[in-house]
Amino acid sequence: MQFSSRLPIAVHTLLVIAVFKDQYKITSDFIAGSVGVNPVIVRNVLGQLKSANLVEVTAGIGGAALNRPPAEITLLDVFRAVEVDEDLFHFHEHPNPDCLVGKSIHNILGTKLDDIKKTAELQLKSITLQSLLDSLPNK
Amino acid sequence: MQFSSRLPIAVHTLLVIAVFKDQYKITSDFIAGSVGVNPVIVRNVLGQLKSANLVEVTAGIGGAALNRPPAEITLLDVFRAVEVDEDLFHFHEHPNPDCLVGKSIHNILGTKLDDIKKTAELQLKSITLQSLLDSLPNK
DNA sequence: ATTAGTTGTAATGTCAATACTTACAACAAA
DNA sequence: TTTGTTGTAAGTATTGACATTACAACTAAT
Repeated sequence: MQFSSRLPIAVHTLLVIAVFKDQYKITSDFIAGSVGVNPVIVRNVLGQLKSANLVEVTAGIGGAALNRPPAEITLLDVFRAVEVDEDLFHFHEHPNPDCLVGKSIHNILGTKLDDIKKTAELQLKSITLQSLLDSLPNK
Repeated sequence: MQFSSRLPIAVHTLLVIAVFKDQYKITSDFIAGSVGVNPVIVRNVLGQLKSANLVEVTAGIGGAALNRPPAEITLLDVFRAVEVDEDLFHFHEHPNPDCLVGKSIHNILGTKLDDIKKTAELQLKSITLQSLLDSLPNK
């Protein structure tokens, strides 16, 4: 099991905007050409990024732009924009409350697994769009 | 998106074996009664735990037992037994190789996301079955 | 105003994974 | 030989990801 490709697609989208904003008009078709997916997928992701105030999209004539400097956009911002916030692991929903293990499992295992999620979020927060831009070759 | 309930179910299963091994014969029906799922689900999970050498299951007459002391079984062992090993995030598969961003995205983002996975695995490794047993009430 | 190009969104289809259930052959011990 | 259990296969339902088609709403330029 793994996360959908929406985070990678969203990051790719933001990078394209940051890199090419002065050379081209950044339409969903333009982005889709770099990402390699259907333009509708890009428009949906752009809509999520827009709801999270990460980008501005101009309806009609078209064109997307970042809403903040790349140094102030973290992967956690992007992650939260495109993925629903839920527990990392799905728990079985009917453990037996009359059993010592059944009545405790959610409590004792859930807290440990929550810690793992929190650590992952901190790591996502430490990665900025700017740091990814800096990693691009000859840029 | 989240992981399936197989890890929680597997941990629950191992805890039931550890706690009740001296009082009851641990059949898939017995475990299923505590976990609250169909016995076939338990048998499938037990089969995966058996393949990973974490438990012994006696066919025919029935009964499951741990193959090592609870202090020597980590959640990473269990995780690897029940989940396939793959990247945390699914990557879009056709980025444009003629685009600066498209040709680099997998490299620069993939390594960062791999680090997150590795950290999560280290955390899973630090949690033993024994530590969960110690967290159970009045045990 | 009209046109051209784009966005926003709905509807639909395909595919894969999860989870549940029924069914039954293989098995081990009494 | 009987009894209870395991190991698996098969079938169904549900969900989510992703792709695609279609089109109304919108904006700027002509």
